[in-house]
Amino acid sequence: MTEPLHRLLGSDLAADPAFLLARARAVTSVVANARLAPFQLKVRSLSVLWLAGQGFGPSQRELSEFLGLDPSQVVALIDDLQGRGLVERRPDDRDRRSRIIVATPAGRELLEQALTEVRAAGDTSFAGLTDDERKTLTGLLTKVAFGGR
Amino acid sequence: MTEPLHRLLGSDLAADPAFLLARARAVTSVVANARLAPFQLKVRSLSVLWLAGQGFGPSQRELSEFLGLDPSQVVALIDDLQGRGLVERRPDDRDRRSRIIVATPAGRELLEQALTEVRAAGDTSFAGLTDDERKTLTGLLTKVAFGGR
DNA sequence: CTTCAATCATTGACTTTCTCAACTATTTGG
DNA sequence: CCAAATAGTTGAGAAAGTCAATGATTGAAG
Repeated sequence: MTEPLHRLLGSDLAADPAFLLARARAVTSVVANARLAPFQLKVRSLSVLWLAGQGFGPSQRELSEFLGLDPSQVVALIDDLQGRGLVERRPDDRDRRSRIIVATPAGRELLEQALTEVRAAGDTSFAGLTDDERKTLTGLLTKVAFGGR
Repeated sequence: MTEPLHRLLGSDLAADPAFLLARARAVTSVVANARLAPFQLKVRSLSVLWLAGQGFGPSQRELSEFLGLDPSQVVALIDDLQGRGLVERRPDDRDRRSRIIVATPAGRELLEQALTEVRAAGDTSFAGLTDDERKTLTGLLTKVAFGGR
């Protein structure tokens, strides 16, 4: 027997995209974090490792802007990853204030494994959507996530 | 002059729906919370007031389930709203363990005003989307937010 | 009818995440 | 060269999330 599957779904709130965004984000991150737990990663720390492991060589400021995090949170995330030998802080020749974050070989190795888990998490989280719908969703979310100034 | 508008957009991460969900949710909630600040509300507390003000008479357990919050968080939210005379805890005749949350007249009044702000916030957050796209997004998000078991 | 397990709301403790202000080193523009 | 802005860091405090325990009540089983 299935759940009552909420009568509250009939409320206006249930049709509010901002609310849906919050709830969808909550459920997906729970699923993904569970999968990442064995690696001692969360979606947050993985995001950093991800960008560091793909040759972008982001500065911390870029990470902070792109991930929507306070610079101090980025510091903490990188401290952790660096302490575990997964990323390095490299000097930026063009600006000595700035640090460029690069994954170590160990970091790239872990990234690979973590990514397969994350993909699996995505498959369960977005199981109700067809491939086309996922693409559509991705496109729409991109506009919302990066639309404003 | 516009922003660099991130080279990191080229990363795989930028195409990951879970990441986009997180970022979209972050930006929309910042916008909405800013609009709600004059009412001393946040999207969280408004959600409760919203459901309480529309005749659903949700129990706290229902709120907790539907909003995806721990029951203790719901207690705190309602304590606050009740302390400000915006909602009441009513006994549930069918189950005396449970409390039914109902907005007071003052609560409904405030809700009205807050809702127009929230709609305005939505208009700025989703400005990049057509009406059709918003509907599509809402539909897709509903599946994700309420899909799994 | 009684007992036992489950459920609802609550409390309290604790961790994580968020937000902000201050500070140092460095860069940029005048 | 100087002043203002920027990158990263630190630290503090607020908000949010997690978890276990408790009292009251319910429902199911015997």
